[in-house]
Amino acid sequence: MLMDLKTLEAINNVVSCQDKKEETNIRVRRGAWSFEEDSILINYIAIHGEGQWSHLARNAGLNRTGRSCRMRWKNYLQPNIRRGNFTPEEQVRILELHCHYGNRWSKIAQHLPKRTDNEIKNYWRTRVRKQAKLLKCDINSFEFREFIRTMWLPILSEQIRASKPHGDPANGVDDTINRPGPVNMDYSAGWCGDGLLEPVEAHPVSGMEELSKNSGWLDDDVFRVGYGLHGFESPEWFNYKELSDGYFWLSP
DNA sequence: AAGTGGTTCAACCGCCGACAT
DNA sequence: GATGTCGGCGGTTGAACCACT
Repeated sequence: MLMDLKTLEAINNVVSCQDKKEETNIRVRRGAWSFEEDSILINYIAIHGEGQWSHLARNAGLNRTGRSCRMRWKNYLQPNIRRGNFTPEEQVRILELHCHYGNRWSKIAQHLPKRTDNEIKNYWRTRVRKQAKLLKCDINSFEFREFIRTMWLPILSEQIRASKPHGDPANGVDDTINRPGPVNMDYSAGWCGDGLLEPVEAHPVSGMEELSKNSGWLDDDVFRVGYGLHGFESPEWFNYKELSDGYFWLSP
């Protein structure tokens, strides 16, 4: 009974401004797609190809807006879509590309074959934001960007390296991120929407590599990371504790 | 077992630019 | 040039799921 009411509500729901234009005399269905609808869409595109979404929606007999059809196909039904957790390689790529492109998810998705912009956006807004929240800093803050550069990327790079045979030239990862230690990243393309960060060149603090070597990064589950930035007089120090789920927590 | 709060992610929405008329 | 239509983009929502109490 509850299901019936929900379905009815979905079907009768008011559609958005643009979708209203698409709506002729029929009521447009919204909400989760059914197996039957998916089948209709897949079969139609297999025969006629994609595009012309409004016509597609009408001609295929789907009580959906063209936009809804397009979204369903692009984000879910397309055969070459890869689903599931992001690999460390993909996470590195996302972090790097977000540094370069900011929230331009479609641009980032272009560099990650088989991943949709929606998936990448969700990854960023859930996982990355969660990490920022754990560290009690803003996701766009200077501190968090430095955390990514000096902590997260090196750890992910290590995971990648550990998962590949030594000397495997096919790992496809840029050498600048395929080693432990602070990573050089180009902020100049404007990660920050706040305009606080000027283009800078990152340099490891002297003695930092020695510290990393001696500590082996992990010291009783606590990282000590130092970094220096060109133009800054003194390095800042942070204590991070790695949590079992792979996130980091800023120690008091 | 039930309630509650947090997380995830598919889907929706508003806006904008490109293009056609 | 003005207007209408469509597709794409990024932000947001909400249902389902999960963990914890």
